[in-house]
Amino acid sequence: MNLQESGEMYLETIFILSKTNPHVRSIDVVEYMGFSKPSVSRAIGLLRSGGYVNMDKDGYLTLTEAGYEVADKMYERHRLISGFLTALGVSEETATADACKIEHHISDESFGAIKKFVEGLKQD
Amino acid sequence: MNLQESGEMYLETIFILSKTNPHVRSIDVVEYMGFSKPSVSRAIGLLRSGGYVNMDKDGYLTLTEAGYEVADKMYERHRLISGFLTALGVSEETATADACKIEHHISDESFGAIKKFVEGLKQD
DNA sequence: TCTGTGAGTTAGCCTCGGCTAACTGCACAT
DNA sequence: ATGTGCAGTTAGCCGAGGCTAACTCACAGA
Repeated sequence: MNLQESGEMYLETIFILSKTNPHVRSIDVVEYMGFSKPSVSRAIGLLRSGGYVNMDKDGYLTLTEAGYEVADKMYERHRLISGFLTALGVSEETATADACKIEHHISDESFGAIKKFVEGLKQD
Repeated sequence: MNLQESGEMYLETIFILSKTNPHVRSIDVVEYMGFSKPSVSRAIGLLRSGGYVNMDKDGYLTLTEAGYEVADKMYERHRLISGFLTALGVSEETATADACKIEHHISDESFGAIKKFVEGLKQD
């Protein structure tokens, strides 16, 4: 299974919801992402068969190691990019929306460079 | 017609090719973008009916005012973003590839902020 | 016990944007 | 006049990822 942008978004969403919810179900993903139940059901199904997500008999979702790795990476990118943009004066809302898109399209190399740069800024 | 990411790429390509070629034809776009002739033909057809591109009887493509506006905007974003990334130490190749993606996903607000920032750097 | 609600799935539709195969139409050379 | 090649188009396929309608199934309350 080749993970696309949408797959990454679903994993990141489960990751984010796990931070506040004791359990994450598909319906929580539906509410968070604003997609229909069938869309989420299919996406989760693909992620399950790809080995990124597990679902227990109660419908509770957990990330596998592979899923966690992707989600964590996306989340780190998200925070850093949106932080970078807000540091430049971009509004919180726009920064978040843009980070959401950019995080899936930027290479490791560029992300690393931005990260280094932001961390450099912090030290001043 | 609602311009998607792919439409923006086609317009930008015509724009870039116009800089060096006396005339731009669909076949030039095919070679530059690496897509098949029918894919380009259809995309150009959509851009024509959307009022972004004109094609004369010889198959020569020109951007309309609306098309030029989009292409110019994308190209400016492309140069600035790739310039920003290379300034941070990213390789030319990666910076170009990433800018190609990011230019379609970033908001005017964020782009403006990065532009301001880069122009500030230049003055030092 | 029966009924309503909530969660998940199945079936099937749509758009976008790639693709190949095959056709058209012109221009130039033999 | 005829053949060759190039540019563009038409027809139709495919995967990704949205959607609605309608089903299943479990559980809680009347």
